[in-house]
Amino acid sequence: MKRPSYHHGDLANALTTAATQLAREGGPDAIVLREAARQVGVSATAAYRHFAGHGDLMSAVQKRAMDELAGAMRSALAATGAESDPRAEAMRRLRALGLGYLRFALAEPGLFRTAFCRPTPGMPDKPAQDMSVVGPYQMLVDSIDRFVDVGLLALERRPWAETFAWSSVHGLAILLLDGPLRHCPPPDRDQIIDRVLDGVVAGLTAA
Amino acid sequence: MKRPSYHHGDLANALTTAATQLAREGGPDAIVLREAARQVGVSATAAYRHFAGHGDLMSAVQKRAMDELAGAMRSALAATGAESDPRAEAMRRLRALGLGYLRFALAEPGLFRTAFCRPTPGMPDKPAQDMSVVGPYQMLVDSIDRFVDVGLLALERRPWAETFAWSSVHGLAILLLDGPLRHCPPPDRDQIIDRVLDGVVAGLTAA
DNA sequence: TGTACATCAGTGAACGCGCGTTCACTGATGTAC
DNA sequence: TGTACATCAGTGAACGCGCGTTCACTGATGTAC
Repeated sequence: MKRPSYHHGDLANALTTAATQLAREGGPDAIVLREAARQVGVSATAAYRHFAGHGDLMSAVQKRAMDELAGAMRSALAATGAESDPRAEAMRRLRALGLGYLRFALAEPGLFRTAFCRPTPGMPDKPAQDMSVVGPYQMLVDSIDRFVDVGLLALERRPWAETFAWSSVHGLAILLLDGPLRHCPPPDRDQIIDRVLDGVVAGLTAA
Repeated sequence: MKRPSYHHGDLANALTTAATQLAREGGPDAIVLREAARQVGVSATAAYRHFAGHGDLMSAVQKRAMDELAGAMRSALAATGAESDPRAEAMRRLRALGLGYLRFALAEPGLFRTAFCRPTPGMPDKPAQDMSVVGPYQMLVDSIDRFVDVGLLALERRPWAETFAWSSVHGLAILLLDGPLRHCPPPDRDQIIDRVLDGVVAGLTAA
């Protein structure tokens, strides 16, 4: 744990990584500046050279969490082969995105909660627009656009369609994680996920 | 603030009411046993005669919050007149329930969050089955049953249909309250709510 | 109707907790000449 | 190639906070006889 030099060299990153690990294990409330510093082997005060304070560290972790979620969605997209029929392909993509989203929520509840926790004082209240990667939202929007392109969704039903899809999937994630579906056995869970994705697709493509 | 007698007479209730007010104003984290006692004009220790501890008080507040939510949904149901066409009536009821749910979430964010906050240590982890009133979930289930009765929903698509509806509406509530739709201007918000309810109905009734 | 006594429902002081943050500081690094 | 000096990146001690909870207690109430 000894640093070769008095200076760390990459402390901001190391602290963010440690804090992300805390969030992974215990959610946003587990992001404790002192603990992150402790794990990196540095005094708590040192963190203040790189972060404005606790909220700043949290928002760095939040960004990481969001990136991981986006990665999970991308993986899910790549996990199944493309359909030749463009309509089937549009549906496949939307479902894959939703499945990736839900799988991430279930596999990494701490990070998922952190990605969507509301800003505490000291955190920027504005959505981070400078995300290095294409975020979950943009991926969803693109996939809904495709529904329009292939004629599965009429243009007059396009507005807020992504919000409907997002609400359904996000809501299910919350119900499964924190809500009354918390103790749902995995087989039921899989059925539910399927049913909700069915509902979303049906709700979008309905005449 | 003087009590007529040394004994309060209804302290459990008074504490729950005070704590509910705290939750109303600041969400579940604002439920502070000491503060509730302070407001009732009683020592913090006195609370331990009526509650096992902080978690027990919280779960009493949670029950109240859930009851208020159920009441809001019932009101929304009564706020519009019944349709003569049974199918239209089934849809009207489901939409009213969803609207009531969302309006409550927006009007009472603190209570809404409390109703669905996950159990902290000291709170019963099991869903409270002994609710005095018919809960939001049962109201939703009944309204979906009606969809089947009037032929809007095929029996083979019945399983988990309420979970789909619930996910969509609950997810929207979360996104509007804590999520990226947090700063959505009210006109947009109303459109979104309409769009999501449309999506739910369409998703349920799709062939 | 009194009275002894058990039980109930309060009190106030105290503890331990661990956090975020500030302070005055010092050792390490980089740069101008 | 040295050297003076500014700046950068750490340190350790300390503070204040307010919570939930426990303790030993006392005043109020109800009940058996």
